[in-house]
Amino acid sequence: MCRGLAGVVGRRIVSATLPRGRVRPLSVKPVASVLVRRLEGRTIAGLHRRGKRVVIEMTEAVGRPREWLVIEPRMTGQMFVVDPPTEEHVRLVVDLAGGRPARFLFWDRRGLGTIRLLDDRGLEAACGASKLGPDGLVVTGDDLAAHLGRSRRAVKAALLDQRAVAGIGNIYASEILHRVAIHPRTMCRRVRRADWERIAAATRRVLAEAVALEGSSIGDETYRTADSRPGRAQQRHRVYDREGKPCRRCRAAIERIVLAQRATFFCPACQARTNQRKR
DNA sequence: CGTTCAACCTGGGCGC
DNA sequence: TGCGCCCAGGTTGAAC
Repeated sequence: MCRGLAGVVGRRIVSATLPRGRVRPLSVKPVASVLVRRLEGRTIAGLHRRGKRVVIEMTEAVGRPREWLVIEPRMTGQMFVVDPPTEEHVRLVVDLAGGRPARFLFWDRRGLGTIRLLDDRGLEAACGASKLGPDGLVVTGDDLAAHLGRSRRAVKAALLDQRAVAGIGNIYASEILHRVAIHPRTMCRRVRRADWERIAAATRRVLAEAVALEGSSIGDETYRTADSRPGRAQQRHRVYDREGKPCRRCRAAIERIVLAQRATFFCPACQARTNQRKR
């Protein structure tokens, strides 16, 4: 998402619009009228990412400190610099002065995403270390072992805990554990020290590959790049959404279970539970 | 401390 | 074709 928005850096915001009635009050801070007023006339100083959130840095302005436009896409939120799939699910439009792209927008079919304009303190409170752990692209075995090593939680559920490691979603949690042949229900405290290292390495690799392939697009109105192209990472999924299909490593049928209320996919042969008992 | 459930939403798919 | 259910890439808070 952030890569697709690269062209917005250094640009001045001519106007911002939150189409009436299209955003849940609870999902926007401050209230729409104030948010819009604070964005207009500002210049975009930088583009960042904190875990799964897009963070757009605003320069200081008269009477305003540096601020951060934080967009949390959740399930169906997407950023576009071209026309979105539908008009009715557009939640935020930001028009930019001269140049391309002429605008960017936040589109969200289900409307679960959030839009916030925060000062430095607000950013720290919302995206600081108390809320988000080390980023998945750079997480280490030490990070994971320190945060999860004594936990009784199932390792797959734990990888989705953004305070432990930021940026792993439900697709990639299953993919990561398949890479390291660990059963998703394995209790964290049963994971060996060396295996945390392998999980961290797989996390970095799986996420980096997914970014390189521009994300996972499963179905029609699912994730698209900012210029509306589907990603290609789904072609490389080894287990996610492959229930009953042969494991690409051993040909056993991929299984689907529900773990901590989320669909979880794994290979019952490669990821047998007996593989990771401590002794 | 951890799990489960509900809630926030829309829409596609499927069984009947 | 229409209805009722289940499902979906996420997060949060209450109840237990």
